[in-house]
Amino acid sequence: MSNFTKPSPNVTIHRIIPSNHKESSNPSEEDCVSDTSSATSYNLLVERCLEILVDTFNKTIGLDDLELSSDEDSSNLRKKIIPDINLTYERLISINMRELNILLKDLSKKRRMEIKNIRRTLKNRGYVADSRTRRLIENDEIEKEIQLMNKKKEQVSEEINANKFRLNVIIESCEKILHSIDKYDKAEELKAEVKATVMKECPFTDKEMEKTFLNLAT
Amino acid sequence: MSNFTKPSPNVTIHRIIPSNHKESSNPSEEDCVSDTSSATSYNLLVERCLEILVDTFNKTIGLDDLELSSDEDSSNLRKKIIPDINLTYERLISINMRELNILLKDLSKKRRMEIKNIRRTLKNRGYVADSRTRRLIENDEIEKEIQLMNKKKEQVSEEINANKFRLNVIIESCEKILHSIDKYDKAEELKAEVKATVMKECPFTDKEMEKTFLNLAT
DNA sequence: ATGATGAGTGAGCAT
DNA sequence: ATGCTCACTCATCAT
Repeated sequence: MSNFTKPSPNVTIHRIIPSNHKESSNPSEEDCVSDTSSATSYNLLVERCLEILVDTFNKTIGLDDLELSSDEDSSNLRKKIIPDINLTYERLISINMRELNILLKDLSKKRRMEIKNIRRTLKNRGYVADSRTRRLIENDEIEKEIQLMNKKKEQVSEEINANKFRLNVIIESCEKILHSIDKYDKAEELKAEVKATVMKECPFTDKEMEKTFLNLAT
Repeated sequence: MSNFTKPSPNVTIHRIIPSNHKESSNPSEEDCVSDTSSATSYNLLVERCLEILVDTFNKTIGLDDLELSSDEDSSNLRKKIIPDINLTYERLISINMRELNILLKDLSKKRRMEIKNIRRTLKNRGYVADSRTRRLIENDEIEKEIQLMNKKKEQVSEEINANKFRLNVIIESCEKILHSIDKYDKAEELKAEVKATVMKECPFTDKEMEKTFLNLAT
């Protein structure tokens, strides 16, 4: 989606080394740099160099990297133009294949592949950028969610404390009632009845509160 | 830390193209591949190729990539050996600089830089792998934290409900007491007193519960 | 020198 | 072809 949303100021240039090069050549730099005086070694050098060059340039991925390299300023890399088809990079990735193929039809097969590879690479660049952005956003959201849950947790804690306070107030009210009842006949019988009711229906888990209440009713 | 903990099955090989190549050379592949028959063009080609090669190989970063490339199987990439100093990759990154410098002292400056660059790259490989792992672990932990918080939230909700239930039980007990009191003299006066106490100290927020209680004491 | 991180790259998978 | 993700590389910053 957001290709080119973040043109980097530091664009690096990479190039594939075809895998069949892996063990084929191991000319330490000295071979190529320092020993260019004698004719024979020169020829050997040339042979070797050509071997490498031909091999390298034979690959269709040839010059994409150079074309993909950053401009001097690179902040408007998206404005770079591919001369063969007169399209900016920005346009190259937004155009659809149907139209692109029309533009490409007169170019060599090699060049067609090159341009398509440029397109692919540019698209990849965007995908990765999107992927990274997405990850950042997701992390932010999770962080916010955690903060929100913490807030809610505090609210709930406060609610619990408020409820406990109310319970205590009510228990104290009951205490008053019970003490008041002491003045009357049959108070013991009544208190016992109340205690039985409470014990049966109210499974206390808060030990202190339980003790308080039972003390009231004894 | 965990360098080489995850040797990838797919190791790619990259090479820097020195930046001064950007506009210096633009030999389309055809130049090098197809036109090797005539002597003059051959010489031109050689000249051109050498220009590029010398430039490329002059850079100290020369062949690191080839040496860093994957083995055939690549699962034991860490076992790869750098012949000049007879160290495996695994050892190369674990050895300290002091010892390494001793091993390197007889090599050419260029080669020393190459090996140090290999070391740097291998270390970087590890850093990035660690970074990725760290991110994954962190995400897992956050996810677990969220689950834990959700669980706690449910527990708290249950606690709240239990408290509300208890409140109701106690209120019902009060109701019983109050109704019992009706049998005695001065009952109205007592009830009014209890009601005043409760209203003063217990700021109800649960409207339904408040109504229930006030109905009791009226 | 070392460690961490951002951005670009190709490989490879899935659609 | 397209989108995504992984592992790698390098540049760059900070220590």
